[in-house]
Amino acid sequence: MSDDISARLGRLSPEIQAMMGVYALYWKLEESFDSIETDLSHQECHMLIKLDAPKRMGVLAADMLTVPSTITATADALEQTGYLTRQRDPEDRRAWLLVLTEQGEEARNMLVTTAGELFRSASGLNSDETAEFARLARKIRDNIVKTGIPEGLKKCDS
Amino acid sequence: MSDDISARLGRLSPEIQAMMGVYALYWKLEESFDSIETDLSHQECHMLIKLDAPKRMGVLAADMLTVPSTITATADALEQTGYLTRQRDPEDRRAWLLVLTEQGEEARNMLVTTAGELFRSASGLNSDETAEFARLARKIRDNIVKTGIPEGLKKCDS
DNA sequence: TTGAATAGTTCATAATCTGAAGTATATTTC
DNA sequence: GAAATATACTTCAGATTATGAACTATTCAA
Repeated sequence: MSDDISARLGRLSPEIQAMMGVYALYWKLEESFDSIETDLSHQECHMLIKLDAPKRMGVLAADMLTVPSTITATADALEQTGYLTRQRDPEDRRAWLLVLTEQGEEARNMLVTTAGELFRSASGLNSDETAEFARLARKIRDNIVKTGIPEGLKKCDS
Repeated sequence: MSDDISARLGRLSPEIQAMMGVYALYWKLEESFDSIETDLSHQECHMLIKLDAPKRMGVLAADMLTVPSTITATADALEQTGYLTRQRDPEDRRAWLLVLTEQGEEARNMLVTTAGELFRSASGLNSDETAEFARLARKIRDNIVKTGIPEGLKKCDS
């Protein structure tokens, strides 16, 4: 079937092969997201998944590699539909902590579960391969977040 | 520094860890692309990289997991700026083959090289890890393309 | 206390993506 | 072999999304 594709990819550098895999997976996952959640945008899903604990908006911006105004818009949407609330950070009253409501927690659990299934079916990896891929992915993410987050934001992530 | 993040990620399922790594890498790479190529959009870069050989537009659409109209727009832009030409596929005169010009080949080589460097610096992986990550990424991509491309399109990929 | 830095918001703009309807060619059916 | 159907790509108008510059509120430093 796709032997031609595979054969030609074999000639490319590992980095490009890795990138093409990452792009294909990203695109496929984004496409799949459409089919499960009608009332949440992609960005809203991403934010929900990131909110495993209350976080400051600036931290989320760094974490999601986007700008504050995008976080504001997404948080507005999630707040209006009852998935989260804004609470002033007691340690710095300029900052907001985004805190999931019960409804938000439920939605997040569903999303995390569904996303896991999507990954499994999109990737086609067995559990050993998934574990190995996850290990490397975690390492990559650590490297990116480490080099991407401005110093001042890191302290408030927990 | 980001120990909190790492620690909490450790509690998530491998699938979610993998996804978060993939998303972080995708976002970071997209961000990095901005800094290297001023006269090409991201979609145009992606298409150039995919065009290691002449391909039909429908094949590209399937390959890039997008719709034909997007491919048309991107191909228009690349054709106008002299990076590729459209040639009728002799096997099916409804279809166009997108063929890189010399200028297109040069741009593609530059992109592939630069993208490799971007991956290396974004991921922070050593060459063994990169090879292993690439192996799994290739496997994932094969799975996605295999399940995502409509039967009728596959034949013309080579 | 004042000035500078930081956290988040607003809003207008721009870039992007899409899907439905259209054109041209190929294939199937009777 | 003519008509009907399917396929490959295009057009285009509208929807969605992302962004950055200017703004408010709070904190920090001198």
